[in-house]
Parts: sequence; C-alpha cells; structure tokens
Amino acid sequence: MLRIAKLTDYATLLMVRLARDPARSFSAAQLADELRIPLPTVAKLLKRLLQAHLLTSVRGVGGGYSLAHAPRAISVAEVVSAIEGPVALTECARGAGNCSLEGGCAAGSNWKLISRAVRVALEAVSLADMAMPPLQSVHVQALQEKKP
Amino acid sequence: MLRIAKLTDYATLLMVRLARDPARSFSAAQLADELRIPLPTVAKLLKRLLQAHLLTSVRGVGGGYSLAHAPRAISVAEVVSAIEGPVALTECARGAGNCSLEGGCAAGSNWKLISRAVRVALEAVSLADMAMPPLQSVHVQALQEKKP
DNA sequence: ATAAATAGGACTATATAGGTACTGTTTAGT
DNA sequence: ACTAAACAGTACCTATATAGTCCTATTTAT
Repeated sequence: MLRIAKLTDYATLLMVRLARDPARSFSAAQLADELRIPLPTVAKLLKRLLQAHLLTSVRGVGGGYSLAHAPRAISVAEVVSAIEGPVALTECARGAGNCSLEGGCAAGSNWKLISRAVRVALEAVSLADMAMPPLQSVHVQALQEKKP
Repeated sequence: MLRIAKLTDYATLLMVRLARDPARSFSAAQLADELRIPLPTVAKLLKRLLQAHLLTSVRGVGGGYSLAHAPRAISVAEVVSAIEGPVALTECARGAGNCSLEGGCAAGSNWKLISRAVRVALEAVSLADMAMPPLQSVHVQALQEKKP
C-alpha cells in the first residue's frame, strides 16, 4: 500500500497541533488527551522529534514541548525522516550494497530518482500547510498534475 | 524509512526483466534462476501480477509469462499497486473512516494530496524507463527539481 | 521537599511481510 | 493415453519489525 508507519502519522498530528499554536508550549499529557493517542506513545514520539531538532523542550513543572522553528519552515519530509529515517523506497536507493545484483542492476539508479521525487513531494508541504485544511498551496498543486 | 515492500522490489525486477525482451516468454523458473530470487516467491509474484492484468500467461509445457502491454505503457505505479494495493500514505487517505478524528482532522485532506503527488511520481516512470539504465526521462527530470 | 514534567532506555506483544507447501489444471511430446 | 512441464489457487508457517508499555533518572516551579 506504500503507506507511512502509523507512528509517523501520529507524529504529524502532534506537529500539526503544535503548529496551530506555535507560541504555546504543550505537555505530552495535554497532547495525548487532546489527540486521543496513548500517552506513552506520544511521549516516545516527542522524544524522537526532539532528537531530530524539530522541537524544543522545557523540563520540570510547567514545562513542555514547542516547535523549534516556524510552522512554515518545517516540512512533512522532516517529520517523516525524524521517525522513519531517510526517505528511500528501496534498500539499494539507501546507499550501501544490500542488493545482490549491484552493478548490473538497471533499476537501481531509477529507484533513486523515484525516491527523490517522492522526497521532493514531501518537502513541498509544510506544517503550516497541513494545519490549515483547505490548502491549495502552489507547490502541491504543481505536483498534482504532472502527467502529460 | 518510507520504503516499498521487498516483494514489490522483486516484482519490479521481474517486470523490468520481461520488459527487456517483450516478445519472449519466460517461465517462473527461468526468472528465478536469472534474478536469484527464490522460485516460490517468483511464482507468487507472477500470479499477482497476472491477476492485475499486467502479464499474460500460457499454461502447459513450454508455457510462461510475458508482458500484457508494451513496456512503455506500464508504469511503476501499476506494479506497486498490483503488489501492495493502491498507493495511499495514510489510512485516512485510503477512504473509509479508520481515523478517529475524521471530520475535525485538518491533516487528512492534505495527506490525500501528498499521496497523490507520490502516485504521480510513480506513474511518471515506465518499465521502459526502468529497463534502460541512464534514464533522464523528461518526466522524471521535471519531478526532480521542484522546490523553489 | 514535593510534585510535575521531560530524558533515556529496555522490554514485550502483535501484526505483517516474507517465504513455503500442497493440490489442482492445462498442454506438449512421446 | 500417459507423462512431465508449467501455470493456478489456496492455505499455512515463521521471522522480523512495528507498536506499545514500563521503569528509572533528571530537572525545575511552587
């Protein structure tokens, strides 16, 4: 089905929520409650997003998380790779030689191009875009009708 | 990592091999031997590709598989959805209401757009493209540099 | 001091993907 | 007709990785 992991989906929900009030700071419990996601899972995701430098955190009472950058400056691609690692559709597109065919494989280089195209599609959409429903951002529209 | 399934990767290898000799017919055993993929796996994949009408088959001695259409006319997207089902990055982008938030979820509609962009990227590359290594097809190039 | 919060890691269960096996059907050649 | 090659369909097993939980620091406002 070529889907992103469920945790990644959750992560984007979290980020989108934070993007709606970029100034405010949210505790993991608040987010879990509001988005109906189990608290431990939320906590885990926020930690990963923090390590990817997409969030800033304040510890102690009254602490919480908030976006490290403006909603406009964080792309969906960044959120996805923070949770799933770099976007690469195939093993061989990821670099090292896991593929038995290696040199003789014609498809390899083309998968790299496709992976890149997908990455670009994810980079074209920011959290700010995701936060406001109607969304017909220029990038996305451009990406939509591409086939001649 | 947003990767396609390993089986899908195998499937494209099979299709690309067939695309190099569109006139010939290949037995499952031949393909398995040449591509170094376990025969049962190859057989399973060929069956799925057949059901998706991407292949034609001839039964009995001397039988085998060959492409149902010209290599130029089969896209990577078709191969991917034959194995993994329709391309949809999130549950909610697939249609029915698995998402608890449903109406209130701003991100949903945007995921649909992103899914579509990814689908378009996959549709832009044909088996003919994949078969010949250098590949700088117009479509793919266009998809590459999209970020302003 | 205490309680509210994040930080980090280890651990477990389960779903799914990947792979296998078995049985049936078709067809060419002898 | 019989045999063997090859596809067709289905059902099953297993290994891995995802999803989720828990526990134990550490920090800080009151």
